This record gives sequence, C-alpha cells and structure tokens, in this order.
Amino acid sequence: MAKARKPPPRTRRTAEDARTAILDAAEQRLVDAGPSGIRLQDVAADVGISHPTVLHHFGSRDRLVDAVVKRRVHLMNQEVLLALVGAGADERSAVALFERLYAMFSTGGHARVAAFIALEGRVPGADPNSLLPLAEVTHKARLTHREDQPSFDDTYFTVLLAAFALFGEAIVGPIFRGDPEGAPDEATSKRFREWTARLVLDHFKRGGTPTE
Amino acid sequence: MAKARKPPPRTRRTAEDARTAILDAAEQRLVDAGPSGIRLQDVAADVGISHPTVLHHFGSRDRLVDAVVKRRVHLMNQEVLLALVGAGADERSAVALFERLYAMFSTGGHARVAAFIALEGRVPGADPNSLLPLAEVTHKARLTHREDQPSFDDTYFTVLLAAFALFGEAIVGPIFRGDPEGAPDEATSKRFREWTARLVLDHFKRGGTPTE
DNA sequence: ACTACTGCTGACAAGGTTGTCAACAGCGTG
DNA sequence: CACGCTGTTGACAACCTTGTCAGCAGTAGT
Repeated sequence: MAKARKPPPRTRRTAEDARTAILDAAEQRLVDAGPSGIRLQDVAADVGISHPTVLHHFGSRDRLVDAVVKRRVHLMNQEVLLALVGAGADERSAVALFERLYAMFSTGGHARVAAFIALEGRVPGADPNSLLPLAEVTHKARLTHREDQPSFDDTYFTVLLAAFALFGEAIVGPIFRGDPEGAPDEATSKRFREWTARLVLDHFKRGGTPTE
Repeated sequence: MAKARKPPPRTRRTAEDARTAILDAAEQRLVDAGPSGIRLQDVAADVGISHPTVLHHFGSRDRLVDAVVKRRVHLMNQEVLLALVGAGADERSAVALFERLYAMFSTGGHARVAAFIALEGRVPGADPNSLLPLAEVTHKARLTHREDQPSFDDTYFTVLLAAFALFGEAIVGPIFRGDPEGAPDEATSKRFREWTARLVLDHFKRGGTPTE
C-alpha cells in the first residue's frame, strides 16, 4: 500500500547553468530582503535543489554573496553607462534619462544593492565602479555645448549630486518625505525627479556654480 | 581549594534606567553593524546583564529593535531641526550648516540608521518624521529674503535634494566615487559638500528652477 | 556497455539565536 | 522584620543556519 516514495527526479545542469540559476535566486533575495535574506536553504529551494549543492558550487555562503554582489555591480555599471550615452541634451531627454535611471535604481533594485554593499562593507574588490568615467563622458558632452569652460569638478559634482538624488529618492524618499507606508507618494516622487532633471540640465547650461 | 564560585553581585536598576542602558547598547550595535547586529546576548553583555533581562524589559527582540529605531528617528529629527533654525543665510553659514548636518549623518550614524530602516522596512509608525516641517521653516525664511515668490515645491525639493546629497555622500559616497576602501577621499568629499552648499544657497537666492 | 567525471543529495554535526520558566535577590512598606 | 513587588538570572528548550561527508546518479568519452 504505502508506495515506496520514489526519490524525486534528479535534474542535472551544467555547472555554468547551475551557478547562474543560483545567482539569480540569491540576487532576488538580496534585492527583496537584504543580505540576511540570502539563506542557503531558501536559495536552494528557489532553484529546486538541495542546499549542499549551493555549497558545492560556491564553496561557502560568503563567497556566494560576493559573487552576487560582483555580478550586480557589473550589471549596474553597464546599464547606467548605456543609458547615459544614448541621452540627448534637451529638457525632454534629460527628464526621460532621469526616469530611466530612477527605474533602474528603484524597481531594478540597484539602489538597494548599493546600500547593502555600503552598509555591510562588502565592497567588490578593485572594480572600477566609480562615477568618474560617467562624469568624464558627461563633461566632454557638456563642453561641446558651451563656449566657456566649466571646471571638471563642477560636472563631476553635478553627476554625483544627481546620482545621490536618484539613490536617495529610491531608498529613503518615502521615509524622508513621510509617505504613508502602504502608498508611497509616487506623484510627488515623480515631480521631484523631473524637477531634479531640470535643475541639473539648467545648471549644465547656465554658468557653473562658484567652485571656490 | 576550589573556592565555591560566588555569584556575581547583582545590581538592580530602575526599569527606566535599565531600558535606557539597553537601548544605548542596542543602538550602538545598530549603528555599527545594522539590525542583524542587535543580538540579545551581545546587547546584554554590553550592558553587563543577562539576556533574559533584555527580554524582560522589551518582550521580544523585535520590539527592542522597534524601540531603538523609534528613539533614533526622534533624535534625528530633533537634531536636524535644531541645526536648521540656528543657521544664517550667507555662504559661510550655509557651508557650516552642511558640515554640521553631514557630521550628524555620517559620524553620528543617522544615515546608516535611516538606510537600515528603509531596507528592512522597519518604518516607525506614524511618526511625523518627514522633511516637510523643515521645508516649511526653510521656505518661510526664503520668502523673507526675496521679493518674488518662489513656489513651495521648489523649496521643498531643494531641501529634499540637499538631504539626499548628505545621505548619499555619507552612505555611498566613497563607493560611487570609487575611493580606495582604506582611505576614503575626505578631501573630495568635503569639496563636494561645500559645492552643494553653495549650489543650494545660490539656487535659493537666484530664481527658482522652472517647476513646470 | 563500461568507466570516469562531477553534479547532486540525505543525514548529520556544530554552533548560534530567540524565548520560556522557576527561582533568586534588591528594596520599599506595613 | 516580614512581606510583596519586580528586576534579575541560570538552565533549558526549540529552532535555524552553515558546513561536512560519504555515496548516489546523470552524462560523455572510449
């Protein structure tokens, strides 16, 4: 009567596929719940494998988290750079660019991951993940649109400020604003993003702020 | 020979004092290592008591964390407001104000705590912890210095932007900037803060950015 | 088909965390 | 000085998490 429980069918992936699947699941949990959300059992369950398999592929939980972070940072840099190079210099383009970047930071989870990296001190080793290259690209574009020569610092700081605005709005916007928890004030958020886009564009077009 | 180990002297505090001491220790751990750093055993050890005592006073770990967060948010609001009302409208004052606020966010740990609150979704219930009151104070001050009437939105968003700049710089500044981990680039950070202070002040004095 | 390789697994170990409980011990009161 | 209130504690329970290990089971190469 009691049918001998047959062991569940064991699917076998390539090491590459398995690693990717595990990374995907772990990353999802990282975005949703933070690094403490990456529990081997849970990640394994998400993928449909047993937790020792995760250990088998990554050696330890710590190295798994490192791998997730590394992949994410790489993706983030790529996406941001891609969005930047394809942007125009008029107001409509600037606003659209900010919306795209904000979506990546907010919905895409980049902001949360960045915050986790910072808070846990889990900085991916020697990755050129700075805004400097982005600022250089931006500065070059800015110079072509103007006769006078604003300082690079001014461009760099503006890019930094814009990044902090998007990052901050994505992470603590509702909190700083005091939005009700269930219904973050998306309308105000959007107005803020647009206002910021215009401010930045305006600053780029107008003279630089006194840097000294 | 083996002296009977005498039980360590048991000091007895008022419930109030005990709660405060526990909150202090837990808060320190929250700032240093995040919410997951609040472990009952550790907190108890810091205070010099046993961990069931912590449970006795707070009921559960979760409620302890809530209490810590609540107290912190209250403190943060108070401190920021206090710094704001005592600030002048000239450039020197603006820069000084930004430095004070940055110190609170960075060294003081406000930024980290705010980030943890956001990431863990541990929003203190219905606390008027928004920037709105601050923006209102600022707007009122701004109006006295100008003839035309900039929109409140413009002031509000500027305050938000400034807050995000300080928050972002404190949390992810070194990461976004790509500073070497051991030696965050304090010089650049300071220049950025000063640049931001001037930008904000300049924006307040000059016309508002097109809000539509 | 046999075999080597390796992805994969159940069972178990070790350690750590929150929470419960009965009992102990200061301290103010009658 | 006895008594009650309550801050405090050691011991224990229940649970969870990471990590190890010997062995099972797909898959490719011969």
